Amino acid sequence: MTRLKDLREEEPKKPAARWRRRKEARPSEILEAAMDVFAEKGLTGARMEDIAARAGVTKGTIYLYFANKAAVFQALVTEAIGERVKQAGAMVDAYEGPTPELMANVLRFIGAVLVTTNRAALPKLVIGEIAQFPELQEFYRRAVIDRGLAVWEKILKRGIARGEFRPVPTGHVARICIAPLLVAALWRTLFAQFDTEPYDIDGLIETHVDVLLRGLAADGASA
Amino acid sequence: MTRLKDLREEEPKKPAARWRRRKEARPSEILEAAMDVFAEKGLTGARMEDIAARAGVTKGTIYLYFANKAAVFQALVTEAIGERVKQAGAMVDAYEGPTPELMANVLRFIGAVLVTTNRAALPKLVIGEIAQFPELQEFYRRAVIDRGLAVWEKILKRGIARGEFRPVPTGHVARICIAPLLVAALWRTLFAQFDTEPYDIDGLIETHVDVLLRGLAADGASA
Amino acid sequence: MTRLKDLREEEPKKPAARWRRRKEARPSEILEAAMDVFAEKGLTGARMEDIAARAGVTKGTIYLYFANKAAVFQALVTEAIGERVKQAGAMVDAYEGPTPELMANVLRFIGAVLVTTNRAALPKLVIGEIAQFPELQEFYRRAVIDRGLAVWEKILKRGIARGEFRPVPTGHVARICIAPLLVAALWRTLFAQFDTEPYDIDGLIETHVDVLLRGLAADGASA
Amino acid sequence: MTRLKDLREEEPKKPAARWRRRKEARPSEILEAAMDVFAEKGLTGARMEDIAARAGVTKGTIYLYFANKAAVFQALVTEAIGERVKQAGAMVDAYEGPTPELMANVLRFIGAVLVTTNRAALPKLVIGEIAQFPELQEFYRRAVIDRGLAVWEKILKRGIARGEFRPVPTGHVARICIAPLLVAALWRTLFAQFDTEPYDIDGLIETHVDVLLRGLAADGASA
DNA sequence: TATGAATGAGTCTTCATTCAT
DNA sequence: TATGAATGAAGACTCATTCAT
Repeated sequence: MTRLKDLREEEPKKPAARWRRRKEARPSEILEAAMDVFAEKGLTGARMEDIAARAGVTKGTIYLYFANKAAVFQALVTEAIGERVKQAGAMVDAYEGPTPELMANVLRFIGAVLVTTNRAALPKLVIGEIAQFPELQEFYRRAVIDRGLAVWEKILKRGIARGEFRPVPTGHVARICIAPLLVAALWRTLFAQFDTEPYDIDGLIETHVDVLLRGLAADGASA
Repeated sequence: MTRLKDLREEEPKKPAARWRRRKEARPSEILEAAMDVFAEKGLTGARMEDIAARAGVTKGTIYLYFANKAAVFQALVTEAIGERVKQAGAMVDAYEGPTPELMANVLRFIGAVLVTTNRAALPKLVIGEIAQFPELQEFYRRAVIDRGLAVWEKILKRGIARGEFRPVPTGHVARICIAPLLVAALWRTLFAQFDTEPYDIDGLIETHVDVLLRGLAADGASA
Repeated sequence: MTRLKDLREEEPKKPAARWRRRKEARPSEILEAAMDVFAEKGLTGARMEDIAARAGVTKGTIYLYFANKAAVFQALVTEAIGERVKQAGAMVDAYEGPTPELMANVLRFIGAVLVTTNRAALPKLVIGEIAQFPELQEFYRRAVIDRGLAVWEKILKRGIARGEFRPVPTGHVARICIAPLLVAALWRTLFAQFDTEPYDIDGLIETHVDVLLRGLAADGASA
Repeated sequence: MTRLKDLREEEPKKPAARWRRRKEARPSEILEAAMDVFAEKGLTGARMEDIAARAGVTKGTIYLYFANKAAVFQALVTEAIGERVKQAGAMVDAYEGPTPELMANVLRFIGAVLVTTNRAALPKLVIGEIAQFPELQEFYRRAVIDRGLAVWEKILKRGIARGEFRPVPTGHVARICIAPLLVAALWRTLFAQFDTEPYDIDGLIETHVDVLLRGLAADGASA
């Protein structure tokens, strides 16, 4: 509580009343800012004040919308990934062409996201600091990892069923499909700054598509 | 700003007297303890006191051997990985059999390390927190990543030169070779606790060997 | 430093219009709510938002009627006690029966207030937190304590003058008269929750009346 | 963790190495300081930094000995009161003279403590802020209040048994015995500053002894 | 009048690092 | 060499108060 003696101190501040009512927009503005700051500094390294400043508000405002830093992170992950994975599953169900083509398309799409958006930083964040947030850890495992792998298994089983792929353990191969994407995301996040010319992520994806499809191809099939 | 060369400046000057075994052993005891604690709590989450306690010494003692927490981490990485990569390069040079076999052996060896040692936690550590230590970041890039990739490229070029592999962009493929190993390490570190039965890393490696070698095989070669 | 006279400067100027009942009622509604919340959480622990919520308004509204939290507290004390003490003095002046009876009646009346109203929490509040509000502290001393003691001294002097009480130092005895009431109020506020059956405050009062009147009785008088 | 960039900042501070090893003495030094600061500002108003400064250490040091502010308070109360009450009980058991004399002695002894030590501030502290520390509340009720009342009841029953006091409800009278002492402590803590000449606590005690013993005296007994 | 989004000063608490012993 | 008491900078979070609407 303000001590009485302070009541008259009325400093001559009030520089500019840049005061806005933004109840609707605030949460996503904050999450956007948080994504940037987390990407730069990591979960622990990011100060709430940094996030607030980047969002154009002050510390206290964040607490109007999120209970604490972990809650900001969880909302971020939920919004940024959980939703996408669900969509991806639907897309695969709707696809009608040959499976190798489908697989190549999905890989190229994810590759493009990694190259062009700041979402590429999420793997680093999740890998690095999720262990400190047990609830988030389980949530992430279920909502993102398991569901994402399920989509890949679905693709693989489709290819095997249609005689395009030889029989393989789909659980393992699903991870092998994703692995180079993870490497690409981490590369961009952690080591790209030391490359004189930017690492060619598209080239990595294309090579992955090439080697993987040839590795999976059924004997009679043409990669 | 502290340069890397300063980080271990306090390293024991190895005073002639060897009659006390502990002095010699201290640094690696501390690193061993640090590996455990870092694996559990992450770089930021690990308290110097935790490391000291696990090593059976007190906080102050660590500072006799390492300038600060970052120096402990750097020494750990240097010892745990840097050295291995150098050895691996030499092993590849000395190998005389067919390249697919060499590649399978290397993958299986790394896989075994991931399954059996606490070194599996290092990728998580490095990925999560290296960004906060710029010097360490560059060191790691040069000493571990670049050198590790070089070894893989050497293997790939050997296979191409011997007609066992078709021509592929070795830089990209090197990353593809490693990627599933990274996934395995992260899985064990981050998500294994939610599996009712442990994830079959050996199976992943074997599948990777199978798909990769078939994907790389020269047209006339047998995978 | 804010003077006391400023504390309610924002008090509604009672604009002629009376067609809106709420405006008139607001301040006392807020004080009623504040009494409850203060009783539960103490001055510092009570959040303006809690008070507002209990009063069915929002934070900002409170500041229309009271300059700050201290002003709310002061208004509360003024209304809840100051006024009563004045009335009590008048009652004593008007009384015509024997003094022991008067004294017993007053003690029983205060006892009943302590048992039945939430005013019993005021001593705890005042004792615990008044020190942080120097102006309030002096106000309370003058308006409540001194005037309350004066009433008791008046009673005692009346009894001595009428030969009902033996001569005693009335200043000290006035405090002795009140003391068990204070104990009762504090008991109910702080420790009652640990009693399996509620503490018998009426019994305390009756015992106090008994012991006190016998202790004060003039030699020839009948207690 | 200190960022690497900070490592060389080595400001030219280090004004004076007034560094002492005081493991033994620290806790009681801190409690002594805490008593003073709590007495002045209350539990909530007291900043850990204030306490540390008064004890001649820094904030962090307090946390070497106490888990948090509540723990400091609890230790203070335990040490300051709990122990005394136990001793008082033993003293009463050992007493052999007439009960009125015993009672007068105990009242005078407590009165002297209230007049001469800063322990007089404890009632204010406990009353004001104990409600925020439920564990402490129950502890205090059991260890101080109940045990203290038990001592007084023991005295009263002794007097009744010996025919010195008339039969009275000892539970109520025990509270009546203590009540003026509480008033004295609170007076000294809260309102004494407004008296031009200090309130005569000894006079209050003597008057209390006089009125109380006369009020309790058995018919044939001489007060 | 009333609202409630926004502010930001204030405080507890943690922990890497220092240094007298 | 080793200890561990002490330091103090740093950051999460709270909440009284303000003020555009």
